[in-house]
Amino acid sequence: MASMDALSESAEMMIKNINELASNNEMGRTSDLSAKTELKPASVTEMIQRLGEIGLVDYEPYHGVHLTKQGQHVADVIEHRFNILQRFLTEILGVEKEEAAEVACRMEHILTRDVETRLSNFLGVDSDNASEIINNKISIDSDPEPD
Amino acid sequence: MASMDALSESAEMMIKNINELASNNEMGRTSDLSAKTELKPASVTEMIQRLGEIGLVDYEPYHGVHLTKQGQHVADVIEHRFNILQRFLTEILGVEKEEAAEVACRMEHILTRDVETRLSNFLGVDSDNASEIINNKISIDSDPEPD
DNA sequence: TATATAATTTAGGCTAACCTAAATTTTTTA
DNA sequence: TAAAAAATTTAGGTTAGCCTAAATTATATA
Repeated sequence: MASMDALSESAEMMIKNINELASNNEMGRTSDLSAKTELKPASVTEMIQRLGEIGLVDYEPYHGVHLTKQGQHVADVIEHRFNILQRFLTEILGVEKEEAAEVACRMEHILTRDVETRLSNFLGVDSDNASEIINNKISIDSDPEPD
Repeated sequence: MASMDALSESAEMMIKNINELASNNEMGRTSDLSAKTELKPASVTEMIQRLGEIGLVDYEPYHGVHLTKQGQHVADVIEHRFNILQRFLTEILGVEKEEAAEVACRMEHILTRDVETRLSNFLGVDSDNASEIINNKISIDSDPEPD
C-alpha cells in the first residue's frame, strides 16, 4: 500500500460518494460514481485506482468498488463534518439549505479535528457521537487498524 | 485583460500577501512574497504575471508589484472573511489563535457572500463594515470599476 | 564606474486532476 | 450462444501550480 498523505478534496469527495451509494445498498459502479461526482467515467476509474493503492477501497476492475475499513473511517469523519457544518449554517446562521450544503461540502475537507469537536459541542450534538469523537474513535488523523 | 473566472486559493493567497506587504509600506518584491508565501521566487513571478494579465495587480518586471483597485477589492474581501472566521473560531468556539488562523486561512476562500454576511451579523460585527457588505460595496462577486 | 553579488525572470520539468478517443470487457438480446 | 450494445478501462493530452537550473537584470562595492 502506498503512503498515506493527507487526502485531496477530490479523493475525499470520491470516498464520500462511494459511501453514499453503499448506504443505498448500491455497489460502487463507475457509471453511478460518474453521475454522482459529475466526473467522466475515465476520471472515476483513475481516482478509485489511486484510492485502491493507498488501501481506502477494494477495487475489482470492471466490477466496482467498496470502502475498506480505513476508507469507511474516512467516510464517517467526512459525513460527520458535513453534518455539523450544515447544521451550523442552517440552524445558527439561517443559511438556505441548498447553499449551506454547497458550502459545507467545501469546508468539510478543511475542518481540523479540534474545530470539529468544538463545533459539535457548540451545537450540542448528541453525546454519543460527541464522546466517540472525544475518545478518538472517529478521527481522520488517527489510524484505525487496516483491514 | 484576460477573463475573470473565480480565483484559485493560490491566487487569492498571493493577493492577500501583496496586500499585507503594502500595509507595512513595503513594495511587493518577489523575494518578500517568496518568503511570506513559502513559494520559490520563480513561482511568485509566475503567479503575479497571471494576476497582472487579469488586471488584479500592476506588475513591473524586476521592480515589484502592487494591487490595482480591483485587486485591492479582492484583498479587502478576503481580509474581512479571514477576520470574521478567526473571530468565530476563537471567540465562539474557543479555538487556540494559531490553529484558528490556519483554519480561517483555508476557509476564507470558500465562504460565500451570504454566509459571510450572516456570520458577520452573528458576531455583531461593527455596523460600518456590515453595511458596506450588505450594500454591495465589498463583494468578491460584484465588479468594482477597473482602474 | 567596472565588476562582483544579489535579485529576478525564463526555460524546462513534474504531478494531480481532469478530459477525449480507442480498446477492452461485460451484459443483453436476437 | 453469438453478435450487438453498454460499461469500463487504457492511452494519451491539457492545465494549474509547483519546482530547479540557467539566463538576465539590478544593486552594491572596490
